[in-house]
Amino acid sequence: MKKGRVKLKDIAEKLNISTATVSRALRNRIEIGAEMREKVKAVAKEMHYQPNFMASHLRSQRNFAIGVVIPKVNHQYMASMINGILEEATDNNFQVIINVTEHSYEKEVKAIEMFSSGIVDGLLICVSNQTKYISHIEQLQQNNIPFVFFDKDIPKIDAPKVVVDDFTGAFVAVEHLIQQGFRNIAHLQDNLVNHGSQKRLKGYYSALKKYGIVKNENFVMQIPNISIGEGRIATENLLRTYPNIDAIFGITDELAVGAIQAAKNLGRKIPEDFGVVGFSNWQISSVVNPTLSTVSQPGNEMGKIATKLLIQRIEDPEKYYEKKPIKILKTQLLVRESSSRLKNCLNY
Amino acid sequence: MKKGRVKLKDIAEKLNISTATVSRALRNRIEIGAEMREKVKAVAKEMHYQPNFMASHLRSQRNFAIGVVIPKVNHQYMASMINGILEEATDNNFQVIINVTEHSYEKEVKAIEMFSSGIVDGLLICVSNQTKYISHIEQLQQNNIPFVFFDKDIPKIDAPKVVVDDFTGAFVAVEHLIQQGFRNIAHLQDNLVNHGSQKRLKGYYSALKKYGIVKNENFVMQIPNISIGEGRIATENLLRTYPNIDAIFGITDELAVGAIQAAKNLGRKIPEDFGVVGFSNWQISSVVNPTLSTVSQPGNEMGKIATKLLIQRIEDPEKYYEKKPIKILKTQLLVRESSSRLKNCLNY
DNA sequence: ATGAAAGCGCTAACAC
DNA sequence: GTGTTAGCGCTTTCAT
Repeated sequence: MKKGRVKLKDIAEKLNISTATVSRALRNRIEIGAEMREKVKAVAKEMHYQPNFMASHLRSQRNFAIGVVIPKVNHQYMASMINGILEEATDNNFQVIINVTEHSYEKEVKAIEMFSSGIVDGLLICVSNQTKYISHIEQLQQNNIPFVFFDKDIPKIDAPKVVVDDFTGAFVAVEHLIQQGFRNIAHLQDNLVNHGSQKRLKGYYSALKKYGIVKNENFVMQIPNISIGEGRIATENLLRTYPNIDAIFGITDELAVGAIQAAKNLGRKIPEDFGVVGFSNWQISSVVNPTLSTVSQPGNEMGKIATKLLIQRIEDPEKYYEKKPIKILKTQLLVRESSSRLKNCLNY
Repeated sequence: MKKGRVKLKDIAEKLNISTATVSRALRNRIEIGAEMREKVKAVAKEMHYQPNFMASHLRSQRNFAIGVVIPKVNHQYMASMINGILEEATDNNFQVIINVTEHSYEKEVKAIEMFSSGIVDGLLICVSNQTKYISHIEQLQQNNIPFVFFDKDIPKIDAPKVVVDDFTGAFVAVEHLIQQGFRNIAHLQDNLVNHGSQKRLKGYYSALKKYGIVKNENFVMQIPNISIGEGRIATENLLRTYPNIDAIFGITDELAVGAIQAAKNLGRKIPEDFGVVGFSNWQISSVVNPTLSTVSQPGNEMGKIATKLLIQRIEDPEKYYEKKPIKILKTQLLVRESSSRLKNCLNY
C-alpha cells in the first residue's frame, strides 16, 4: 500500500524474468523448476516482499478470509466461540476478520455491507438482540454471499444455522430447580427480541407445566439492558412484590449473579430457601458466592461447526446451495451451590 | 466477489453514461450535477450495487480501515479497549478489523503479515506475552506501515505507544497493602516477558523499599499460564512454605481471585489477617467473596487515544513521521473488601 | 518452463 | 460536467 513497497515487478526486474514467473514461483506452481523457484523465493525474502492482498484477491476472486459479525466478545462463552472459529479457520488456511456490532442494528448493517464488498469469501453472523429487520441479511442471499448464523437465530430466514438447544437447556434448568423443591420460580428475561430468548421462556413454561405448576406471568421480568446490577434491582423488586418467590432462573449468568446478590441482601439463604440458576457458564459463575449453577453451552464446538459449514459452502457453492442445515447443539446443566438444596447433587 | 455482482459498468450501461461518471456521482464529487447524482444513486440502489472494496482500494491506495492485533478479547478490560477503538474509528469513518493472536507468537506474526498486505491503512498492536522477537514489527517500520502499540509495550522499539502506568499502579497497590498493616506481601507474576509486568514488579519492590521492608525474592512467583486455578495453587504452595506471608499482590485479577480462594481454604481471614489486591478490574473482582481490591485501567480511553494517534499518522504521515509519542495513562486503585483491614477505607 | 498480454473493478489524469 | 484512457498489483490465459 505504502510508497516503495516491493512488488512482483521489482523482483522480476532484479532477476530479469517476467512477473508471471515470479508469481508462479512464489505460489509453488509445478510449471516452475525447483531451481528457479528457490532463487525467486530467496530474492523475495531478501527484498522483504509482501504480496498485495487487494490485488491478488481482486484478480483471483478468492480471499481465503471469512468475516465474523458478532455483538460483543466480552465473556468466556463468546471468547470460546471465537476460539473455535479461529481454530477451524486456521486449519483450513482461512483468515478471520472480526467485526463487533455492540448490539447496534446500524453497526450490524454497516458491518455486513462492508463485508459484502468482496473482502471476505463468506460470513459467520451472530445477530444482535436489537435486530428486528432482516433486509441486510436478505441482501446477502441475493448477492450469493455464503453465510452461516451462529449462536443467535432468525427463524424466518432460511439459512444454515448453528445454535444451542435453548428450549431444553432452560427446561432442564427449571426442572432441576423444581426437583430441588423450589416451586415459585421467577424468570429474568432479556428483551425477548431474540429467538433463543423466546425458546428459553418456552422451556421455562414447559418445565412448570410438566410439574403442574401454574405459571404466573408476573414472575417473568424483562430486562432490556442486561447487567449484574439490573439483575439485582429486578430481583429485589420482584421479591418485595412477591415474597413467595423462592427461586430465579436467569437468562444469563449476569442476571443470575444479580439475583444472588439481591436474595442475599434480603436475607434469603441460598440454596436453603432460595435457588438460582443461570445460563452460559461465565467465569463469574464459578467465583460468585455461593457458586452459581448454570447451563453451559459448547461455544468452542459451535464456532468450529459453524466455520466448517461456511467453508464447505465457500469451497463448493453448487453442492451446498440447497442444503441449509440447522445444527442444534446440546447444553449441559452444571449444578453448583446456588441450587443444591438436596445433598450430593453437585456435579461441578 | 460472487458471480453476477452488480458493478459500475452495469450502472453505466443502464444509464448510457461512463463508469467514471457513475463513480464520481456515487462519491458525491462536486463535478457531477445534482440531477445526475440522484439518478445514478437511485439506479445503484435499485440494482443493489455494492462497491468492490478490493478494486477501489487497490486503485486509490486508501482503505479507511485499521487493523487491530490483540491477544484475546476475553474480559472487561480488553472489551473496553475494543470499545474505545471502535468508537474513535467510527467517528473518523474508519473500519476496524480485529485479529486475535491468542498469545501465540506465530499467530501474531501471521496476523501482522496479513495486515501488511495492504488490507488496512495502519495497525493497532497489543503484543502477546510470548513475543520475544521483534523482526515482524521492524518489518512494519521498513514497509512504512503506520502502527501504534497499545496496552503492551516493547521498549526497544521506537514507536508511538499508549500504555498505563504499570509502575505507579503496582506501587500504589502495594503501598495500600502496607498502609493497611500488611508486611509480608507476596507477588504473583506472569512470565515476566512483558515489559508491563516488569514495571509492575519494580513498582512492587519500590513500595516495599519506601517502607523499609526488605524484599524477599522467594515471595515472587512466576505463573506462565494465568488462571484462577493457577493463582490458587501458587498461593497455597506459597503459604505452606512461608506461613508468615500476610498479603498477595496479583498481577491480574484472575491470580488474585485464586489467591483469595487459597487463603480462604487455608483458614485465613480476609482482610483481617490476609490482604489481596489484583490488577485490571475484571468483572469477577466485584463478584468474588470478599470483593477484590484492584487497580483499574482506563481501557476505553486507551483505545480511543491509540486510535486517534494512528489515524493522525495515516492521514498525514510526513507530519507525524518523527514524532513517536508515548502516552502513559493513569490507573486507579479501587479499594474493596479484600484489603480493607482498617475501617472506612473502601472507595468502591 | 517461461513470457506477453489481458483484465479483475475501480479511480484519477487528462481531455473536451 | 462528462468521457476517454491508463493503470493500481496481481493472476491467468495463450503463446512459444
